[in-house]
Amino acid sequence: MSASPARRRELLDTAAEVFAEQGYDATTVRKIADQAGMLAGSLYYHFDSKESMLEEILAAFLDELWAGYDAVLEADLGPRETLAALVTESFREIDRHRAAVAIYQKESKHLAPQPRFAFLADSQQKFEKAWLRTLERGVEAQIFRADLDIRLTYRFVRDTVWVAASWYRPGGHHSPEEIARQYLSMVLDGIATRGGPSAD
Amino acid sequence: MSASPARRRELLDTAAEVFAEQGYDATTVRKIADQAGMLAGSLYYHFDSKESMLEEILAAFLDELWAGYDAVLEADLGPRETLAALVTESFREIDRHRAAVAIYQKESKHLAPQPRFAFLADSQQKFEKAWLRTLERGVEAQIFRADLDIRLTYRFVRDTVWVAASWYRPGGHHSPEEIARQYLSMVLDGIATRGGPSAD
Amino acid sequence: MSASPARRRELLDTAAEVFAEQGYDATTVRKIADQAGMLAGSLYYHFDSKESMLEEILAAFLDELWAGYDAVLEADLGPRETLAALVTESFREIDRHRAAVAIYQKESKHLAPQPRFAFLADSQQKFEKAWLRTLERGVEAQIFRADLDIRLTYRFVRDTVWVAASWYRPGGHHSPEEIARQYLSMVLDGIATRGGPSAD
Amino acid sequence: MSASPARRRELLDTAAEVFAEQGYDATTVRKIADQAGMLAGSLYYHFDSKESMLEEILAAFLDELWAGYDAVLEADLGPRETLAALVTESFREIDRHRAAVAIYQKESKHLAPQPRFAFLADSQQKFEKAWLRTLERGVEAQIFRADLDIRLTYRFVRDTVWVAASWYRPGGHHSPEEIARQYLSMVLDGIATRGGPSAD
DNA sequence: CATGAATGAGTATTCATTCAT
DNA sequence: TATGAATGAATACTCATTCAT
Repeated sequence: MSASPARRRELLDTAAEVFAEQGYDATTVRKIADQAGMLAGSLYYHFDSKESMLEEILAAFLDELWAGYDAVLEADLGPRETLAALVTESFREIDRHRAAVAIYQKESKHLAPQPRFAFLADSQQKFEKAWLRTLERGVEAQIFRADLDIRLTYRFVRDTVWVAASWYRPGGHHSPEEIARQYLSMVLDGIATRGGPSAD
Repeated sequence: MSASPARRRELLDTAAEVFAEQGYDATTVRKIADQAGMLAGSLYYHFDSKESMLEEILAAFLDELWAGYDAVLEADLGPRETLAALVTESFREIDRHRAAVAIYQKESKHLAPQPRFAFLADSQQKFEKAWLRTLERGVEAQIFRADLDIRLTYRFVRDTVWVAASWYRPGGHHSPEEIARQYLSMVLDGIATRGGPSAD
Repeated sequence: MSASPARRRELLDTAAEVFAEQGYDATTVRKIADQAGMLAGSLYYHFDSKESMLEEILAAFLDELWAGYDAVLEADLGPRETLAALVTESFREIDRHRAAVAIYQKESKHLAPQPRFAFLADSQQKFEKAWLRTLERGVEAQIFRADLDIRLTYRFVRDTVWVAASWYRPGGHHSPEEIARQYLSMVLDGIATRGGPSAD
Repeated sequence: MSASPARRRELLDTAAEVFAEQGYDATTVRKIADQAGMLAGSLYYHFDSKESMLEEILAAFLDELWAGYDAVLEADLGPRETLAALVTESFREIDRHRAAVAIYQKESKHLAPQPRFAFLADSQQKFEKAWLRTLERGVEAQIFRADLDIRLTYRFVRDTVWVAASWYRPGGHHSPEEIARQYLSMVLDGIATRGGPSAD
């Protein structure tokens, strides 16, 4: 157990790619090993189990994500700028760790209840709190509309952002910042033309 | 192999619930049978295979969905009304077949390439075409903003709607029509207050 | 249990046909039922088990076979005539009960040890005794060659006859008597021309 | 999937023995594994499936058989010598690969239609052609009797030889060459004494 | 007599994991 | 560090059989 951290990361990246593409359950240890050019059993020199690979992938991703988020939240920006910064940060993370994000999206719901993955539930709570607070501050400041259900709005914004991981391909037409800009534009101002008839 | 349609539906509903909660791959035939109060092998009196249950669940869902969609599309409404009707129809479907929708969301991507599930890919294409056309019509009529990437907008609206299946619970505070109304309001007009500073 | 003997025979004939074509193990009760135009469970009104069908088929066949054989053996014919009559009788049986013969050929070896199928082993012993005695009488009377291993000869004649069940189709070019005649000609006089060089 | 050829052969020999004794269908993978002193699942390290074991056993047998046959057929012997050599070669093969031959006898008929086992049908055709041609040459040369149905004679000789695999036990009283000699003597010259009354 | 629905024991196969080399 | 070979538990599926209707 242990070995060079460099090799570990390499193997984890490989594993993440396969997990993302095929789903965790559907991914066999052999597929990962094949991709890494070794035999299935050999992975167990580097890792305790398939599950521990998953854990390490998700934990590393969330660590990095929160480094970014915390920086934003501690910057004491206004609600609108906070929202913009959080969304942009999210798209940057999708750009850098698409595989991990995709895994997170697909698997976190059924992993969270397990003690081993408690950190997922923790993160989710922190995440929700930060978003709700930002939205509430925005409503108070009359920057966000007051007539919207705030929890519904939270889910709307959250899903809107993260689901992008399922189709986003790094190196495509749009940079993450560009996509973030467009998303924000839609989320903030809607897709209808201004001055058109308001919804219902 | 065929058996009474009533019992079949009962069992399919049970199966859909389990598939939705645990994921198709992670669902064992025994779990479904347990839930249905019978032994695993007994399911095979009613169905050919686990996969055929999945197929039947998804096909029935899409049939019903398209009945609703086609009615909307053939009604020749304006772009804004079409969009509203499609979204409302979608939330109604989520309300009626939450399990099937959740399964569709999670599994359709990796199922679609299989010949057996070709109807998923067909549906996806039809779906995309209907949405893109509606958005294009809206832009032409200056009802939707012209400065947005139309494919990005399509994904935005699509994801925004369907991801709701992952958290929606029928019989909760909001009726599907109420949720649809709020979603539409956000999508069309944004979450920012009118007259506020536009996004960057 | 019981029912009309006519229906029983019908069902047994159907079963025999399927057993012969697919092998006993590979034959499912459902295939027999399908062929008979009923459901698998319904067969159990007529028979105790799949195995009891097999038993009844084989027992009926052997009963009839031995009726013929016993008549021949009690007729006190000369060895050559006895051999001819036994072979002819065998081909007639193949003609009448091809399916049963084919089953017997394929399955009797591994069935014989089971107590339920002891009658197969009995029959085989009686069969061997009758043939060996006929061959011995023929050697004594200088009708059959004395330089041949008698057990080998027995197997040779026995196999030569019964294996025909694997390819014989009733209603073909040759009547069973005609095939018997040709087989006897080969067995008795060989396929080489008389006066040719003898086999080394 | 591949693994050491030595272990493979060992396991295939074990499997062939069990297949021959119990029949392919009636043989469970567990029986083979038991015989080999391992667990059922472990066999799948060496082989893809139970069927692939069967295929490998039969293919190896036919390869070796045809090596021998081709040598005989290319030697341009007279018809009688060709027949003698083919029969002798066959008994040698039965001696060396009794299990494979027994499997071939019992299973080839229902395997041959499957694409995977097309090589069985190919072999059977080649086999038939070689034998028919040898018999025809013999009739032309007046070495074999002209009054026999040649296809019937082919079946007679073919069955006569191969059925021996069902009772032959290597290391018994007779060497394969000795058995071949006796069989040939019966097939060529018959079991009746010369000068006796010919079979009507 | 036959059906419809189920049982329960078994079957081939998969796969994460282990461990001596 | 990695391999080759195995374990053992689980998985989808099959099938003879039962039985209330």
